[in-house]
Amino acid sequence: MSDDLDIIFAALADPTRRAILAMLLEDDMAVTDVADPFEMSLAAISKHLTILTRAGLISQEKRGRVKWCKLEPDAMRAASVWMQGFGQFDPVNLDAFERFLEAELPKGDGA
Amino acid sequence: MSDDLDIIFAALADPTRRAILAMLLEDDMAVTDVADPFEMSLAAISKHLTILTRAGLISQEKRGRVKWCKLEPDAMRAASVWMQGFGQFDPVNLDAFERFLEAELPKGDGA
DNA sequence: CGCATATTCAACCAAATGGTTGACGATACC
DNA sequence: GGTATCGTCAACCATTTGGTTGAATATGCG
Repeated sequence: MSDDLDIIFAALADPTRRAILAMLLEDDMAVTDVADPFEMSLAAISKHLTILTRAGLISQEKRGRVKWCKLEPDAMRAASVWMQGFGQFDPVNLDAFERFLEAELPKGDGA
Repeated sequence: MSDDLDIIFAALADPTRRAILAMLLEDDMAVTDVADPFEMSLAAISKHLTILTRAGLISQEKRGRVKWCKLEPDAMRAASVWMQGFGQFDPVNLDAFERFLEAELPKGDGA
């Protein structure tokens, strides 16, 4: 569906959201912890997480009063498949990917 | 660079623009011809093409009074590489891709 | 119970987005 | 030169987006 791709690509078009996805690549996280490295309100991060969830890029599960965020890599497949058609890419270029990851990590976070 | 991905993903987040890319996959086209199947003004399509150009997804070359639009698949590589890191996708699923292409073609275009 | 923590909701705001129309510049054609 | 075609520009408009703050809800803790 065209609409799915709309929402997925739109979700990926924001650097904060991509940084969140990169963080979740390492481990599941609570909303508060996701928000921690960013210089913006918790409410703003909460909105970003909603957008990522509606795009299917993450899922959120509430355990107790903590809502855990989990990467859902499947949702990216539709977008990935769509893109693959536009060129003969290196199937996976992990090296370049890692450089992107670094660039994506929230600034000012020393670790 | 984070900024590049911003612009690329934002460009891909619009169904009209994805449809344009799909059209250009078949052949280079003049702006007027790109606009033809869409039910929106030429100016609107011109704006979309500018956005695609600034994202590096297409290039435009003026020959005479006709401006030719050409797909530039390389620009998608950065985005593709970024995405590949988020799962072990089928490297290329051409079958699913073709179904997407059909879904992406402008509606109401009988031909 | 009473307080702290985790998260969202609601109202608001500035800026960006996607569209329109009409005028305009540049090129081609006769 | 005059006219038609190709494409963009400028001004405008409605909607969406990404952020804020303050109040509200829900859970856990002593």
